[in-house]
Amino acid sequence: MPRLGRPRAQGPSTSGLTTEQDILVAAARLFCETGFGSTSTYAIAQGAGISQASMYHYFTGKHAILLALLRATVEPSVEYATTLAGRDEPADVRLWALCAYDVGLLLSGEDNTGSLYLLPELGDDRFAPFHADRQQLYGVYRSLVSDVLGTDEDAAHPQASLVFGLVESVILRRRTEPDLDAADVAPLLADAAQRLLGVREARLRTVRTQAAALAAELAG
Amino acid sequence: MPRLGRPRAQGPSTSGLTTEQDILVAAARLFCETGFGSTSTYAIAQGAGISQASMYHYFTGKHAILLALLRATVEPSVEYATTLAGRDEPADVRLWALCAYDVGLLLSGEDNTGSLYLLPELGDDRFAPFHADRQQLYGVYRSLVSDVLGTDEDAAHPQASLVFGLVESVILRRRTEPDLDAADVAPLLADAAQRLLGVREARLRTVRTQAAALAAELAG
DNA sequence: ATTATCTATAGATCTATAGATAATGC
DNA sequence: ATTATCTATAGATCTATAGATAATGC
Repeated sequence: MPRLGRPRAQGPSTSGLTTEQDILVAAARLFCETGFGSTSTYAIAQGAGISQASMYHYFTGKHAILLALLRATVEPSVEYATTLAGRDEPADVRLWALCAYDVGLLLSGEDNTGSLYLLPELGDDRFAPFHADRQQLYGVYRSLVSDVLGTDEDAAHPQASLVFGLVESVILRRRTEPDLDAADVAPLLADAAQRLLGVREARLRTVRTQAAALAAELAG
Repeated sequence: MPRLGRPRAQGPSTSGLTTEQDILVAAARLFCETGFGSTSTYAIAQGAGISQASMYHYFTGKHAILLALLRATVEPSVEYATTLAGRDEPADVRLWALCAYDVGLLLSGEDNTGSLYLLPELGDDRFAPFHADRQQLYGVYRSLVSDVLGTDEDAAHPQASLVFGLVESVILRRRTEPDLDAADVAPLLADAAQRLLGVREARLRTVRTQAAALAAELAG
């Protein structure tokens, strides 16, 4: 909350956030609910409590905002996945933890920010850095799945894609069920991913317990 | 191909389609690749080979086009699902066939028309008829899943959502892998859906064979 | 006469820039 | 002096309508 500069015409921010954050928050909501092309810079500025022109003090345009949002959304997942990739728990346990963590993230927050991944405008080259981040995340999924299946990474791709897709399917589901509880859905989905890969019920019980312990350790 | 009316300035349609279809085809491509809000009526008309104003002879605006596309995309699924709902093969067999059919549809056609489901603009009330169609399709999934699990329909919802989401996850996957082969992916995904629900490998082998026969009967 | 198209355009946005202004900091 | 904001606006674009036109049909 900088005290410098001309005060806002609408009165000061009530959010306690910086102006840059106000812009990101407003844009996230609008991009998720209305779409990228259907959201004007004017609407974003209004949501942030500033004039349309003031937005350009912080961002060069709408893409710059969306790119920042995308990277911020995927970054915690990549970080968590990278940590898991370096652990020595069994692969099924780590995969369970990763699925549950990602579902938790996708179901957290006021807005369904994961739905930014679904925007068709992401085909634009300017979003390449985000796709690289997401590809890195997928790489960890594939690596864990290949360990679970006992195949090499290339052979694991078809199943790994299914698991990755299953996790991300909560984005679309959240649109029709806005009040989904991550605490319910995350373990159910992580279980489903294991079953999909052929993990047996007896083993799954162990995986679940160990994964919970692992998650607690990484969170604490 | 009506012969009436003033000829097109750009020369006659080379597609062999009606003008209404030319518009739908052009719009489908643009909405999928560029987004709804990011696509102008001018761009659609240009893609269809007519002037911007001529579009209004067929549609009242962009939403009318999108709504038509959405309903046309979901309609074959609803029809197939409704047929399956009335058959007396075992539920797991019918579910396998439905999953494989829907994956096949989602991976068919020049454009990834399933990705129209992902547009944030679909929150607009004007698309309610599409959501009703899609809800009907989901109802069949849930009914089949509840039969497979031996639970009532409400209790089946969490797992049914996972299966439905798994099927639709091919939409997003197709964005990064444009050349996915439905003949490969559909059976793999239908298998995965069964495993996810706890169907055993021995049973799955039977299901797969019977579902293939059922699909052949419905196609022929 | 009917139809499908066209050209032209009014009015509504929307983006991005220029330049002014109202604070604090030194 | 520096900074964050503002107001104003040029120019681009976009939507939707009005009215003309070039075919066929009767």
